[in-house]
Amino acid sequence: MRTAIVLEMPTWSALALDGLRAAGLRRGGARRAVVEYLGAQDCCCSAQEIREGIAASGSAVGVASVYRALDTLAELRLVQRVDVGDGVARFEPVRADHHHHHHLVCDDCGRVAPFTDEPLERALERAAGRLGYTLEQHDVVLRGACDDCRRGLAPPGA
Amino acid sequence: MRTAIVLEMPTWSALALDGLRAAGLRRGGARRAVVEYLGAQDCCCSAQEIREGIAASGSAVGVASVYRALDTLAELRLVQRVDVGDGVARFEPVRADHHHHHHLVCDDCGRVAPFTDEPLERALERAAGRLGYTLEQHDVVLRGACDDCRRGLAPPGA
DNA sequence: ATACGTGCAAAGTATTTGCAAACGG
DNA sequence: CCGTTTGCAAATACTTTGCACGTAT
Repeated sequence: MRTAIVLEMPTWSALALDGLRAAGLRRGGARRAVVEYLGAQDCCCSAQEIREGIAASGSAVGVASVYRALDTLAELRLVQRVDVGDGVARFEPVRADHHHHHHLVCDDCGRVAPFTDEPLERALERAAGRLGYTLEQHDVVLRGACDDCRRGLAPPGA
Repeated sequence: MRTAIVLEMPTWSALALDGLRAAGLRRGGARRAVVEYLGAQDCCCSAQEIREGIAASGSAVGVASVYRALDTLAELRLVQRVDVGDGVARFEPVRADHHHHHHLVCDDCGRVAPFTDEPLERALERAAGRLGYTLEQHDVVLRGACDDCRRGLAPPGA
């Protein structure tokens, strides 16, 4: 008898809110807004982006609250901080189910793109094992020129 | 007739100073001091650390000059910026000859330790190739507990 | 001699913190 | 209702910039 157990893939937002509850934390305005905004993104975003994104959808939260929410979520291992070298901290959901991804940073226009690579993932795990290191988090940042910049196109953003 | 061509392994400092000259840049006080300090380190250090290190050896340079020197060196690909997630930019020599290393960051005490792993290195190159990406720089930051912290020892620094 | 480099201090950003008010449970 | 959470604004930390002077070439 087969049952459709895996059909429900809870969103990261739902998982994160559960995580907050499990930790005995409240999910009022700011915290919830941050979780919901992050859950809708597919790559990392800065605190400012999060704040603006939330503002764009009607509500408004203080920057401080965004940082505090991110801090809390990071402690619970629900979000991961990603540093791409521009002095701005970025954050992204840690999705257990989803494939982990890493980051390509364009040296030219500064844009950040996600990528996944299974062999790399395995190499990382083996490396950690070899070092006797319990891998809590990891992040690979590769730098180079993105497709757009390589082709001499002006970056759309700036 | 064999000549002892490879016996001289020029220090990174020497290479960096050459690089500066090649770029038509001067190597006066601050720039030279930064290069010499960095060349003597085996892992990444922050601008403040560099400044203090230089101060400790007699000379004194302004923070601004350290940042400017690092900026210049980074543009020449002589140093690489390393971000370990504590909001402080760190920098380290790019040693062509030497084996590239990556970073282990202790989630507990925050210390940064270098490590090398050949298979990981190869996996990175293959991944970049697979992505059609010209790898200019890369940095892997692994997070977890360092040996000291795992053993419940108090971190020596703080 | 002269343009490049440097130091100082002031300015600019990103992030954190203190505190009273708001609100979730 | 009560203690957590939030927003605001002030504080902090890091990094950058302007400008006058010093110095390598």
